[in-house]
Amino acid sequence: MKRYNPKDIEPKWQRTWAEQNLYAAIDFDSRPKYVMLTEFPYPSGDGLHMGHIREYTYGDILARLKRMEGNNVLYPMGYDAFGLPTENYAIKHRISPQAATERNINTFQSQLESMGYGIDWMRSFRTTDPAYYRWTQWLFLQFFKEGLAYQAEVAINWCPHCKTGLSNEEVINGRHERCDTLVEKRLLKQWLLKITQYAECLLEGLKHVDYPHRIADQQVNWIGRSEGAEINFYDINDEQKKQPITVFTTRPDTLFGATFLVLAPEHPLVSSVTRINHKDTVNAYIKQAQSKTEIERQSEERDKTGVFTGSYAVNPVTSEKIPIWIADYVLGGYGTGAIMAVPAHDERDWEFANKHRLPITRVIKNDDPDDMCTTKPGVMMNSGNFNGMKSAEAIPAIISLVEKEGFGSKKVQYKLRDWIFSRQHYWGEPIPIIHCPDHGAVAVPYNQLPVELPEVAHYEPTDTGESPLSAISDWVNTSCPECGGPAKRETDTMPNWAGSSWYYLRYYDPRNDQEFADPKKLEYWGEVDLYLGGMEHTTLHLLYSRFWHQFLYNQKLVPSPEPYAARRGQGIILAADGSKMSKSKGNVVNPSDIIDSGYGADALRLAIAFLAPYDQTTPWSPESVAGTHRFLQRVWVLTQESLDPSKQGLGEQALEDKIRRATHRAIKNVTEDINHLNFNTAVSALMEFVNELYKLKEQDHFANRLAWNFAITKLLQLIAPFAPHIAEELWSQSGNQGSIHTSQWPEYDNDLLIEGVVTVVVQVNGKLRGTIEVKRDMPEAEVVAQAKVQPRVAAYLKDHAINKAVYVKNRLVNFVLS
RNA sequence: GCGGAUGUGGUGGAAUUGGUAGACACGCUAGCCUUAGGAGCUAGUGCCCUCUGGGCGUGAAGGUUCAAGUCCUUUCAUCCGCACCA
Repeated sequence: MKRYNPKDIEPKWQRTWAEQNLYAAIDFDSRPKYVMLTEFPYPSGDGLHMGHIREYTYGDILARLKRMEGNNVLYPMGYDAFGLPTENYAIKHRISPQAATERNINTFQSQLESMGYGIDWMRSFRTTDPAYYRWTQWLFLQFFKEGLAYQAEVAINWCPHCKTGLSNEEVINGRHERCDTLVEKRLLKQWLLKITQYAECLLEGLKHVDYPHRIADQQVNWIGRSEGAEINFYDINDEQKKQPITVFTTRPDTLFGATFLVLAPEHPLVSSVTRINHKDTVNAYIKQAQSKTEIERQSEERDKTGVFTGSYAVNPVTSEKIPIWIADYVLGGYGTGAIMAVPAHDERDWEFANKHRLPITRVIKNDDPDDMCTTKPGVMMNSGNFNGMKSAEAIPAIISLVEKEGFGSKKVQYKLRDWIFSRQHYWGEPIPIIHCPDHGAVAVPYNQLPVELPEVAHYEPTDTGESPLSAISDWVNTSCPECGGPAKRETDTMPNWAGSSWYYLRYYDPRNDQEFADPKKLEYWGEVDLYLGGMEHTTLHLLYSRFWHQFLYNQKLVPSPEPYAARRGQGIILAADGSKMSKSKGNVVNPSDIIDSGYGADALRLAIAFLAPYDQTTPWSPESVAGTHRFLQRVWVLTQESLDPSKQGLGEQALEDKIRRATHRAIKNVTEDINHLNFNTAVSALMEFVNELYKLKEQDHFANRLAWNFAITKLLQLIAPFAPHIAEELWSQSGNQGSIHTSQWPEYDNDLLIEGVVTVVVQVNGKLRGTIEVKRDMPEAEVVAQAKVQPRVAAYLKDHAINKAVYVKNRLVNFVLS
């Protein structure tokens, strides 16, 4: 009998599966399709980490189950290879980003293969391949054609370390999420995608997909929809009402309490509103505000600084003269960059008014004391005709007044900003635009796509905010597609979120050089059935790709409005001590080391599955692989013993029933658990099954041949999604034809699960005093009678009358004593 | 501040959804066995006690119930996301 040694079997089966192309997804196959998508990796220089392994192992388990259940499964993999980390890696190692990418992908590929994932490698691609980014560029031009890609001079988040602009989503606490450098503001001409136009769509779409609350709520939060009104105020000297100062408010009901206006320092009207004798203080304030980084603004504990402009506006409903102030607690980028301040009903305005001794008018009466700021609803006061009205009713009432009088309108406002789509870097998709002095920004004609990234000697980013591409004059200088005159190429590249915004669609038709994908194939594969990924991409990749997809749907380029029917996010694996794994701490666990150490990929896969609920952040325990390896050995030994030809014959019927029942129970538990993504309890169900089989073996010695064949066959099939190599090996050793992974998933018979005898718990006053074994469905009176004579129970009943006996069928008797 | 979670043995985690708390593992203890290994097997392992029995026990405090890890109220702690968003 051969010993279980993963090194003998894992590489062998990996080769065999590849030769057979076992995991190929077949276009237009008549079986039901199932698209199991996991986020494709960014091929960094460090190789796969445990987070990847967790994600892809879960994906593989599900894909294998769905395949065995008779689906045409697409479980694909690619590489998201453009972006800063590779560029930085290349600079550090003095190689080209192309070479760095090649090197890193090779590492990733061999690591993924060593895990035995059932991936359709024929469909793999990388985003940096011109044959792929040709279509990323083509899709960008669709946005451009529709006016959803535009250029604007914007104050952007600039990372001085990476020397590039960043999107809002990439800035975390004022720092670049990748390198942790403090982000500065810079004014640069940038490409933007008008994601704000899809704010409502993106919210609406969430109602029709199966996302965890946590993720959906986060997106809703990020989009930040609020309803209110825009109201125009006018400078007291602007009698012609030429120059409105528009504010946004969610509380039109407090309009009568607006006692001053505040403009953000960036507000375009600041200089025109500021009086001569206030210019110096205002300018000084603005300068100071501009020099602050986000972090500094936050670290000042929200101290409400501000300066008076010397001007006054008129409150349109009270006709009162109210001062106009400038303060950085008003954000330039949200709403109109100006607010009406209602200190009695907004805590920030309250704080500001108190600090700068500005008037406060209470307009809503409620439980809160009159001399305090209150944001709660109540009854209107100091509000003219609206007095006595409920504040909730006053909101629409005042909006209609404002609309009637023509100084404002109802308005829905979003926190979401347009997506800054330019990066001043080499290693990205060139933006396929040509700038002509006469025709402005012109799309590169489709037949000239892809605009290939030229090979260059220097790809280090520049300090000027210009892409390194701008130095390559024979690439930059070209002719205008409109007029043929001299023109220049756009030198900014796309962010690394570009290629990942549509990659799943390319798996449906990866080699197409006529279209980004054949519409018939898009129709066949449809929505991704399940998308597994990290929680950290909720407001980046996940939101961006939904935006792209919704746009493509509106362009009739894809058949469904949402890309992913269901989304789940796996938890993070921490180091054994509960801290985050990081290179600097030196506590990173390398999955390849675990495989190479002799435990093998199967044990590692099982350990990952067994670790914790899939969505839970949890520490890695190195010993767990030893445990799952031990389990696989037990499976190996049990199967080998059962194959021994000397063991044959017929055994006791009672034992045969037990073997069969245990098998059906295992099938039920494992099937249900995987379908609910309860991988950890699925593994424990497998372990219980094996433990049970070992006990039965002691009694039966494989005498019930048919039952044992049945049990072992099903056991191997149930293990197959988790530990595909050992399952395939033992399947083959058992004389089965074909791969276990294309065999039909076992089914269970519910009737066979039911045992004739049940254990009934007996309680006295709610406390457990004993158990009795009774026939299933025995009449209540008989069970209670039997429970009363249970020796320990009887002792309690002796001196007391029974008030009540609670009976739960086949489960429990509780005697309540007086 | 807003939004989302999570608190169960020494550890990772189970618990049929209100019905035997701690499944399954890791670790540990004792014993057995062996071509001494990263083995294997058997037994034990929530805490406490006057130990063939009994008491206590799911972050804390109340409550509902014959019965609560599970439901309700209050509270504490930790983690994640957003954050002067008018």
